[in-house]
Amino acid sequence: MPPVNAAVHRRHQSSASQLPQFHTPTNAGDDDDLLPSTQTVLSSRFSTSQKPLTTSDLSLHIRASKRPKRSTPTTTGQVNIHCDVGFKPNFDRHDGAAALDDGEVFGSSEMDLGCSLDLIQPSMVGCSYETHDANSVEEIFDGDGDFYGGTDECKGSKVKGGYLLNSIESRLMNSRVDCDVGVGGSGVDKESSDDFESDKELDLLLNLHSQLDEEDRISGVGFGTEESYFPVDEDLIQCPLCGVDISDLSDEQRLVHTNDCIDKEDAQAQTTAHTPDKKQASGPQQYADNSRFSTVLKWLHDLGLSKYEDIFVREEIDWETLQWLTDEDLNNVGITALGPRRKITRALSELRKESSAVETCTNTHAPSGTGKHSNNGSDGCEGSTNGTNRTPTNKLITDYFPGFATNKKNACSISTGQRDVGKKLPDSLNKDKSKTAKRNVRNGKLGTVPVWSCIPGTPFRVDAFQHLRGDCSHWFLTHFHMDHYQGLTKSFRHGMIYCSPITAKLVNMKLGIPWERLQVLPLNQKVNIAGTDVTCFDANHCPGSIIILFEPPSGKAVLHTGDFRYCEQMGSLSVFQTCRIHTLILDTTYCDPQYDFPKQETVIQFVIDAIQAETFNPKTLFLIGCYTIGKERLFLEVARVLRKKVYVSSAKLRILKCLGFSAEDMQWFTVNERESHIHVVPLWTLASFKRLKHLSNQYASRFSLIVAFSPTGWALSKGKKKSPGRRSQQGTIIRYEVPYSEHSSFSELKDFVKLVSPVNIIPSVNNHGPDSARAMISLLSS
DNA sequence: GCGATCAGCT
DNA sequence: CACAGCTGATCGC
Repeated sequence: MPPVNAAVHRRHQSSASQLPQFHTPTNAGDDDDLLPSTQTVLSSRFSTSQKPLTTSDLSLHIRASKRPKRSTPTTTGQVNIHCDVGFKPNFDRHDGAAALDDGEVFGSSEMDLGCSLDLIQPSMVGCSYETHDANSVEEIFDGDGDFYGGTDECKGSKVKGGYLLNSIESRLMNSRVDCDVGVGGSGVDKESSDDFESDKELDLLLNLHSQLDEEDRISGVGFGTEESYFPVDEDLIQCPLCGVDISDLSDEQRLVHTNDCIDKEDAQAQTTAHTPDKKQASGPQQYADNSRFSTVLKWLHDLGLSKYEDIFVREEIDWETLQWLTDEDLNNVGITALGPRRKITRALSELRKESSAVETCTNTHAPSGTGKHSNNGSDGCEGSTNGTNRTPTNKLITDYFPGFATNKKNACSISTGQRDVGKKLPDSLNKDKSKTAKRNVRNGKLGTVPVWSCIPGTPFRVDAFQHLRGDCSHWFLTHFHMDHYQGLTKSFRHGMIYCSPITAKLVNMKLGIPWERLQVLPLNQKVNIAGTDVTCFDANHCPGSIIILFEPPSGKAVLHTGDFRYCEQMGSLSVFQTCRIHTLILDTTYCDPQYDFPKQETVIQFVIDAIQAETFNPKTLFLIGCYTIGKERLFLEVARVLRKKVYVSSAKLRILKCLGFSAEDMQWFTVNERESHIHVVPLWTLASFKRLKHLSNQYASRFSLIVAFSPTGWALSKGKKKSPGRRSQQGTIIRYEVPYSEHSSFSELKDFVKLVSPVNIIPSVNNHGPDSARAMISLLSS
C-alpha cells in the first residue's frame, strides 16, 4: 500500500519515464477504474473497448480493494491528471487552492489534459496547524450533534446486499431471475396529473425513439420500425390493427373504428387465452371522450341508482375513476345516503375483484400529425393480445409515454372537490405548475394518485405514501429519500410496506415504523406477493434503493425504476433478456440531453485530484456534501484512495451503520473531527456561502482555507456553464459543484430504454418547463 | 407537549 | 430549476 502522503511526494518530481505503470485489464469486468477515453466515458466503464492508458496515467486508483492486480504506485514522478469529460485542472493559482478551470466543455475531443502538478505553489506550506474545539463542527452542522436531527440508535445491521457492499455488478451478474412471459391484457395507461408534455421532452423522446430504432432491435420484441412510430406520410392514417385508411374519419370515428378492431381481436384471443372475457372483467369500453360517462351511467342504472347520474357527470367520474372511489369519496361528492353508498361500494368491490384478474385493452390510437390524440387509455393495441406478435402501428410518442399528451383523467384519480387538481391548463394559466403540483402532492389524501405510483395489473402502489388510500394494502418503497417516503408515519395502518433490507432498517429506525408492517424484499430473487411475482434489483441510486419488477398474472410485466442510475451491468441481468417489459415506469429526472454528466468514477477522481492537489496545505478543510443517504460512494472512495479518514457526525455514522458497509469500509469514518480534515456535511450546508463562512469562522484558528464539493447532477443544469467542476469562491472559501449524480444521465436513460424495450414508458418525474404549445393543442383538442 | 402537516427556502 | 432535504409555523389531539 502506498504511504499516506505518497501523492505529496509524487508531486514534486517530474519525470515522464517514471510514470506509474498499470496492469492492462484482462477482462471486461476489470477495467472499471481505468480512466476512460473520451469515446467511452459515456458508455460503460466495463466496456471492453476502453482505450489503453497512454500518457496520462494517474497514480491513484478507485476501488483499490477490488483491484489488487493494479500496482498502486508509490514512485515519484510527474503526475498527469487525466480528466475525462473535460475536467481541466488548472493548478496555477497561488492561493493555495487547487483551482479548476471552467473552460473545458465536457465531451470535447481532447481529454488528456496532462497538467503537471509541479505548477502548484505550496504557498500555504508551513502554516501552523492548530487544533480546535472538537464539538464545534457538529454544533455548526446541526446544533445538537445529530446530522439530521435523528436520535434513535441504530441497532446494528448485518444486512447485506445493495449499494456498495455488494457491488452492483457482481450482484447483477449473479441474478438468477427467471422471468416468465405471460399473456393477457392489462389496463396500463393511466394519465398522471404530472404529464410529460414539453416540447423539449417531446423532442428528446422522439430522438430517443429514432435512436432506438436505428439500433438493432432485439428480435423485434417490443418495438416496431421507425416508420411504425412515425409514419413517413403523416397524412395517411391507418388503423393500427386492420391497416385500413382512416384518414378521412373524425377523431371520434377513428376511435370507434380502432376499438371495434380491438374488440374483434379480443374476441378471437379469448377463444384461446385462459383469461376470462376482458371486456366484462374491467368494464365496458370507452369509445370516445364525450361518451365516457355512458358506461358509468349504465352501470348506475343497473344498480337502480340513476338518480345519482348528475353527480357522476358533474364530478366527471368515468369508468376508470369509478374503480378507485371509496365510500368517503362518494360521500364527498354528495352521495350522503348510506344505503346507496354501500350499494355502490359493494358493486365496486366486485368490479375490482374482476379487474384484478384481468385487465382490458382499451387503447385507441389517434393519428399523428393531427395535433390531436385520443384517449390513451391503455396499452394493448400494438398488436394481438398475446403480447408477442405486435402489429406495427402508427405508434405515437404519446403512446410511448402514456401520460404525455392526453386529456383523459388519470385512471387512478378520484373525483372530489379537488378534481381539477392536475388538470391541464393553458400555458398562461400554468405558470405556477410546479408549485401547484407540489401542493397537490402534499395534499395526498384528497389529491390525485400519480400514475407512476400505480402498478398496472396489480393492487400495488410504489412510493405513494402521500396518497394513502384504503383501496390498497401493498405499498412499496423504492428507497429512503424523503420525497419518496413522505407521508409515511408511525401511524401508517394501510397494510404492508415492501422494501429492501437497508430501506426497511432506515424506515424502522428513522420513522418508527414497526417491523410488523415491513416486509423485506431480497435482491435478485423472485417472490410472490398477492399473486404477482416481484423481483428487486439494485437501483444504483442510494444505499438500499431498488428497481422493482412486477409480473402480474396478466403477463404484462411492469418495471418500476424508482430513482436509479443505469450502469451497463444492468444489461447483464438475465431478466432483460428473458422477460418482456410491458410498462417501464422510469426515473426521468435528467431526461434531457443537457444532462450528460460523466460517470461517478470520473467525478470521484476529480474530487480526489483536487483534494490531493491541496494536501500540501495542512490548513485546508475539505467538505463533501451528502444527503441523509446518498453520495456515500464519493466520500468513501476519497477516503480509501487517499487513505485518510473522513469525519462524519455521530448521527451520520448511525445511518452509515445501517447501510451494510463492510468493516473495512467503516474504518474510514471517524466521529472525531480532529482526526480528519475531510468532513462529510449535509449538502445544504454547502449551498450558501453564508453557512460556509460561519463554518470558516468557527475553524479560523485551525483552517485557513475551505474547499467544498457539492455533488449534484444539477451542476450541469440549464443556465449554468457546461463545465464539470463549476467553481465559485468567496475569500478563502472555494466551492466546486461537481456533476456527481445518483440518477441516470440522458444517455444512460437512452441505453436503459433500449435495453428494456418496453411497450410503454411512464415518466416518474416531470421537472421540465412549461407545457408546450404542441402538447397543449393535444390536450385541448379532444 | 407532541405528532403531523404545510409553507418557504436552499 | 431543484436532486433532497431543513426550519419554523400551525393545527388537532
